[in-house]
Amino acid sequence: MVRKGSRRPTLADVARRVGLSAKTVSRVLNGDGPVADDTRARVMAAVAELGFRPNLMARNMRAGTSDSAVGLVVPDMGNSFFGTVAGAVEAAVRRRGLTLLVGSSGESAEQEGAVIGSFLARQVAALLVVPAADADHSRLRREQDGGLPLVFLDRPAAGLAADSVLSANREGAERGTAHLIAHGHRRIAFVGDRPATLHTRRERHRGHLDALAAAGLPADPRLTVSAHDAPAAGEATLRLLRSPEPPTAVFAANNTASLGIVPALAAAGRRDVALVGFDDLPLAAVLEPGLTVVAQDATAVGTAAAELALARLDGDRSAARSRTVPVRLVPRGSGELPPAG
Amino acid sequence: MVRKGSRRPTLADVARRVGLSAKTVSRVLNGDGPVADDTRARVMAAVAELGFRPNLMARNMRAGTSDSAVGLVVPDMGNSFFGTVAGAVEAAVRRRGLTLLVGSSGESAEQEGAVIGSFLARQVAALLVVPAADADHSRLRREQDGGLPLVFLDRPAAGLAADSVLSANREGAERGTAHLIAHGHRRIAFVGDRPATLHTRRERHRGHLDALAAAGLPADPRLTVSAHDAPAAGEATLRLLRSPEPPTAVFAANNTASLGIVPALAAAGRRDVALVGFDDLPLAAVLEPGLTVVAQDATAVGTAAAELALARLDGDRSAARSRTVPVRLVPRGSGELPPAG
DNA sequence: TTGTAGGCGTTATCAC
DNA sequence: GTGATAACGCCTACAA
Repeated sequence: MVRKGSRRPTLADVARRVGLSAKTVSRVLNGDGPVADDTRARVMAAVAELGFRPNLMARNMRAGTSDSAVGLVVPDMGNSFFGTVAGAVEAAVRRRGLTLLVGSSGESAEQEGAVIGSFLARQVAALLVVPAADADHSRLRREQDGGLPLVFLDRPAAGLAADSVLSANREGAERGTAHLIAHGHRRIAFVGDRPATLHTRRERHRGHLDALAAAGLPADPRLTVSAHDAPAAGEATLRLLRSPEPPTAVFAANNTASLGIVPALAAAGRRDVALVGFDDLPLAAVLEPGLTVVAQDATAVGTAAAELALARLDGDRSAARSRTVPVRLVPRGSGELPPAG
Repeated sequence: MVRKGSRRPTLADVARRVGLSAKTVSRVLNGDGPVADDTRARVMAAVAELGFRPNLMARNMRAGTSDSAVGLVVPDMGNSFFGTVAGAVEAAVRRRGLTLLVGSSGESAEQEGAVIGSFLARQVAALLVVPAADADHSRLRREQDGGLPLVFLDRPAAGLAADSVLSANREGAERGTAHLIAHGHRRIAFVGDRPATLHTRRERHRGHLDALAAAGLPADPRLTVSAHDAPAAGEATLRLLRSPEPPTAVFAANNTASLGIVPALAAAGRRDVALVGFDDLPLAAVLEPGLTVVAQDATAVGTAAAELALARLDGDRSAARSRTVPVRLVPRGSGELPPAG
């Protein structure tokens, strides 16, 4: 009978139980050297009886190898994009027998640093990071040089040349804005993240400007606004619509912005304003009109990042590379509305 | 200069560098015994220079304590409910200086067992599990007796008396169906999960039946259907509506079902069918009509589970208890539609 | 086919 | 103040 608080049985406990050496038990468990059938049976019986489980910590330490865990840092697990990314990473590493450690940075560079530090202390086999807006990663160069696979997702590293997997932000935003232009719009608002220094925000804004330039349209800086959360995005959009020279269409540069703008337009009864959002949302197709989006492939981002890290783990020492995951324009109605008036 | 592939510096490396013993370096790092100011300064300098990080694996092993990580198993990280739960758990354990390990079961008992096994092998300090539909947890009794904090979320353990944190499934479903009855409906469909043995499905169905019984309405078994994914839920609903005695309202017992039923009703032009969904969805308020839901509090579930586990970790040895997190009925239009005809 | 010695990186214990 | 020594649980290397 196992008593409360009694410590977990060890290899030595099992060995004592069957009157063998620890090494023999180890051999049975790892299918290592030759073992007599009888011995194997007795060992297995004792293992089952004692509920013995090999201590992975000790095993990893002895092997001198890094831990069989991979660390993932995201800004916010609740955001469905990052949740899906994490799921894809978890599936990929689990297929390799590795475990996933996850931590949140809350978009704070300091917290990100703390989480990364704790992961490194655990000797993670690889580190995947969605960098916080203002983070600097130059201090990771040492670990990188030491051979730690390091992959950045969704946003590139700052101050470090490292593998990265990014969505086609600039191209996607260009396609989204070009879509609105193709439907006759000339004044198109851009509602982006705050802080405006965020990589995805910058790239998407560039794509937006690319599209305007390609069409020979002026870029009115008053049509570019920033918002940190959904309500702010909605309010900022309504403010623009009340201005003297209002936009006839809006490009929402992230799903949080979309989540604020869609209800704001509905509440204001503005069914005449065209809208394209970056990143898809559940129920987006059921709105009236349906929400036209530039859809990211979160699963592909996570999977690609994990595969990149695993390849490094397998000894790939080639130069740092950046993979771009394509996005898809999904027309559903809101992006095909003609300009009002 | 750190060379590629060179191993991480150890306590001994630092000690050698400053001509001291490993124990002294350890003391400096842990603020343990008395250390001369000069010594401390030299050690810190060497630590910084070498980029030394204490190896948590070794530390935990020496301490004999469990690992400073908590394991969380969910069916699917991509589902926003579980993503939010995971985020809440992560935040709670991080505040305590612990790290979160996550794994997915994909609703498979076998995979769940494998993930749990790997977590136990790592000596996690606590284990939080959202059980797969057909899982049995009696084998965890041994670890539980050994003092491992064990908390089940969203669904109770099978074959084991353990702490659990559940949403008010039965009561919530009763309120949802009662809401429809209050708006005049007499034939109300129930679209639940497949397999129908899933705890949440059973409880919500019971609540649904409670409401019918309380109103003195008959429970027509033909109005209860099951679906594993969103499209199936939509199709099943449309089939019911085409039947000789169709329902005038639908209760969607989970968010996947809602995600299938809402577009199916829209595509079929059935704006006359009332709908209440269990679990909230982004954009649910912007639909026309807005989607009335029984909203779960995923953050509260995750936080409560983590707190329960941490309390056990702090020595709470009281009997297993079950906490119920309240749900909230959010009327938005779809649940207030009157019966057609 | 099985056993012994040694060490992975850290900290507790007890000396100096 | 500081340093040897042993030990955590396991596995590699080398016997027997």
